[in-house]
Amino acid sequence: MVDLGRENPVEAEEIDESDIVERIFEAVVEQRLPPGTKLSESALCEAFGVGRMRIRRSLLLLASREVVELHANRGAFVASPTPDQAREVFEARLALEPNITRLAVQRAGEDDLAELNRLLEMEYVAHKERHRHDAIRLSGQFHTMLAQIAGNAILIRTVKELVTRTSLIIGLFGAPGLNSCRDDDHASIVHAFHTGDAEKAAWMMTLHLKHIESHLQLDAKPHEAVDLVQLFTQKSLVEQ
Amino acid sequence: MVDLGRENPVEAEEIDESDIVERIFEAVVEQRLPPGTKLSESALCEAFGVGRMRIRRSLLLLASREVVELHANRGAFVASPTPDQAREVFEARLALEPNITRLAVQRAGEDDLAELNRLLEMEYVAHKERHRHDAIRLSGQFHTMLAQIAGNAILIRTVKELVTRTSLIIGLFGAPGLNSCRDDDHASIVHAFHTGDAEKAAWMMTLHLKHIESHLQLDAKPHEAVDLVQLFTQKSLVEQ
DNA sequence: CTTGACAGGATTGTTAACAATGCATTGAAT
DNA sequence: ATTCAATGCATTGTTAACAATCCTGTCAAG
Repeated sequence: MVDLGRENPVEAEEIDESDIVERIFEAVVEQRLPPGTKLSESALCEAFGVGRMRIRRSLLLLASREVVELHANRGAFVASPTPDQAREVFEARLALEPNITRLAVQRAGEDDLAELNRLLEMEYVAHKERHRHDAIRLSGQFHTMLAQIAGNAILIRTVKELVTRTSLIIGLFGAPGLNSCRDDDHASIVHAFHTGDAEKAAWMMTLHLKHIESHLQLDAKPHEAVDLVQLFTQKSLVEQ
Repeated sequence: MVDLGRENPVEAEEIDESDIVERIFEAVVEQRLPPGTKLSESALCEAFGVGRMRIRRSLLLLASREVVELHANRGAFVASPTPDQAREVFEARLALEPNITRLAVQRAGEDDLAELNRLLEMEYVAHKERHRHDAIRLSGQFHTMLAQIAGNAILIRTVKELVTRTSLIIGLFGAPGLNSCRDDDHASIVHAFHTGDAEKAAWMMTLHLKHIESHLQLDAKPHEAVDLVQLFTQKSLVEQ
């Protein structure tokens, strides 16, 4: 089971189901929960130390954001977006995020600019030191932060959902080397922030998103979760 | 209790919780469920003829779309958007719907154009004959249909949420006469569809949304559910 | 007459037992 | 040896009873 825990088991905190949803979102973003992963209720109960009800509610919320799929009588699985769904996600992102970027540039204060710089720096470091999970998470966090700077709860929520689903899409259809956004794109967007050029920032965001999408192989079959049984049976057939 | 029923009580159909969510969405859009209305579990169980579990799941989903508010140990209520939330809804709609309109124009086929005309006609009739609920519902349906023509499930879902919340906002902050969108705006958008002018359609949508927002009184206090006690005590004070 | 506290009832929140479904293993037959 | 069927187990889905909280109506005191 993937380690979802970060809390100190000694301190028995209150665990809201929002926390659970948030944590699973994070794990999916960081690609520590690949598409198709079974999310069994008992395992999650143990992992978060809560009752079954909280878990089921959390899974329902995650399903309503299409980050997990619920199959009747079979349980919850991390979503495996189809190529069509992938296209929809990028279409929605292209429709939203350039405008969010515009808003963010108009509303960014000094502290926001500093925060963007800090995030960019952390991205750079994580990338350089090959902390893959951190790099992916920070890369997604960049997009979320723009919505936060724009200061709109709806947009924040929507971007979080789309960024998370994008992680799943990259995991399934991304070229093996490509993990996340290139830092360069983010840097040029931040540069536009500092010059206060909203239009340029929005356009850079558009290019950035198209850039990511262009590196997907939506025609090819997705990278399925390796089915060990099938793997070995096929191997034996070859060896024969 | 507001009549949510439409099903034949004789025919015992399968009622999915998606249906329940959909029906409550519809009732809110039509302003048959005003902001602040208590949605008690027992009443909903009876209304839909399902167990408590289904109802609670439905309410959770509705809350995740911010159409109902869940207060711990007090139950579920139809949401009462604050002025800030109202601004957020319109900001999101302005960020999304012009782009959706563009996509829809590009992808609309003959049948889509016919369907738009039909909807426009129904809107006109409902408005003329003062079928207030129908008029509001059809007016919202227009916006949803554009997302459907664009053919993107994410956008459809988001627009539905935003349209529903807009109904709540208009109920709270709208000028007493203003019920919904003006047909004229929709007609001019459809006209742009027929000429295939995506840019114009998008811009018409922008104007349309700004037009609606400009007719709100977000500064004033919302039209609260009339508190009878307070009303009469104040009256008596004046009379003294 | 108003204000406060208390008790009763009603509603929501949680838990645990039960039912139902799917999955895996075993065994037998071709 | 492979395929199919049946049985047992594990997991999910549902129900019902229980616990906790809040609202209301009553009563007494100021």
